[in-house]
Amino acid sequence: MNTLTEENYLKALFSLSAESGNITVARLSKRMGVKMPTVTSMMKKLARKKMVQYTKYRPLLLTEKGRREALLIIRRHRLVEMFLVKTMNYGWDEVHDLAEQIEHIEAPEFFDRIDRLLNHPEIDPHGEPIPDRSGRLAATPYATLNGCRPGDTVRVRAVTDSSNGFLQYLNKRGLRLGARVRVKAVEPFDGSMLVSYGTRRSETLAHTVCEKLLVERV
Amino acid sequence: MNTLTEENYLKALFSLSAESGNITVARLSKRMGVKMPTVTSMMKKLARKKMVQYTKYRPLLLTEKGRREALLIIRRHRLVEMFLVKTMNYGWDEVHDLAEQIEHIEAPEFFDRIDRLLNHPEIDPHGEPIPDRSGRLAATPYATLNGCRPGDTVRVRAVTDSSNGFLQYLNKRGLRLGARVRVKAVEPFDGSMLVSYGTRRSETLAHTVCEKLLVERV
DNA sequence: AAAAATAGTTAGATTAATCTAACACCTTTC
DNA sequence: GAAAGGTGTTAGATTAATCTAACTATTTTT
Repeated sequence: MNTLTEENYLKALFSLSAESGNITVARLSKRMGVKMPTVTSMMKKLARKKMVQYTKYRPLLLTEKGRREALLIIRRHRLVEMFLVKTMNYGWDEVHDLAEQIEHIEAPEFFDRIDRLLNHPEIDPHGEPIPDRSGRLAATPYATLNGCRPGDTVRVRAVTDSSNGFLQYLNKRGLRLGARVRVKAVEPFDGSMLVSYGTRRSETLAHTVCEKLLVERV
Repeated sequence: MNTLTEENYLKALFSLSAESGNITVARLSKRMGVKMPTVTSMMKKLARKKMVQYTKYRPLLLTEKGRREALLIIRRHRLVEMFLVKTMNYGWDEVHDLAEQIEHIEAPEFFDRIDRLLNHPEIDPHGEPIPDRSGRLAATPYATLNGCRPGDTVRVRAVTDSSNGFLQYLNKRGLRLGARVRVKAVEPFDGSMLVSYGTRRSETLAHTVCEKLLVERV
């Protein structure tokens, strides 16, 4: 139905819509690693397909249809990541790019089979919820770590960035899903946090790291 | 290195080279489902890449390099088929088309991991040998059933066609790898064979079926 | 060996996804 | 409130893979 490239634009549009601010041509072109004219012409194409609401010079908007498409791609991505980790013994920091390729396979039953094999998992290896077959996504009930204050104790429930680099950083610091983290101090200047968890008595986490950690208050 | 399309041409060239006769533009275009001019231009492209030896109006030839490339694609295809059957419980008649997509994933470690997980399998679910990592292919020591004569007893060791249709036909008739087949008669007119195997006392197999069954004399 | 049939090539067009160059529209700043 | 600077669009080119139409080479048939 959609080309691989269209699917990637839909995913990028969806992920930008989850971030703050308008979705602009400039932001999307940066995210996709293409020039702005490329984005303009793709938006016209996706508008023809009723996936995107496009008006010249206006912010980009996913339609309900486009949003559902995006969620179905994300479903496949997350199911595949879970499969790679659970069945093929990959580390959570190794699966993103591979899943990004496998998610575009044209064989719906393949993903249904993974779903069945894994017993209908609700989250992926990074703690993110897996949309259901009709594209419905459970709301994440967690807040980011950077909203916490000194003295708070939380448990890490998910990460919002599953790139190799970030996850390898967490691995190196022994931070896993489920870790119990205590906030010791917050540096007001740069928003970095001094925390303790597991055997680590005192680690500093940069603001950019804290905002990618979804936690549950304990 | 090669595009998906180029990979598919290489596979088709290899499989035609295993059949009888010259590889002609017409045969390749039919196999690929494209028109002849498309083949001509692709051959020029593959010739530039030293994968094919191309001379106007002459039969097409894979170079050593092209042959090795093709075998590496076939390796990935067969490893994936085995994985789908062994790990994901697919039937041998369901994996061909899916493997055809997965084989093009750009992640060499993925296929190495499948290889390791399956303990370095030597054959795929259809009995065909899996080329090694450097593109070496074990010779198949089996003959086709249609070379057998009345009175011969053989065991089915592989099939040379792994399309859904053919394998579903075999399933319906209860013919599996390893089946012990006795040739009762050969019809000289159309080359069909009257055989018995398992609980089937008398089945007729068309010539086109017999030539796709690789058997071992018992 | 000439004609007919088949096989193969060339030329030129098309679609998808991309680019650069040039121009147009907004928004912010002085 | 006009200019500057960034944002966005249009126009036109490029590459990959495909097509059709027209032409050429080879092979087969009579």
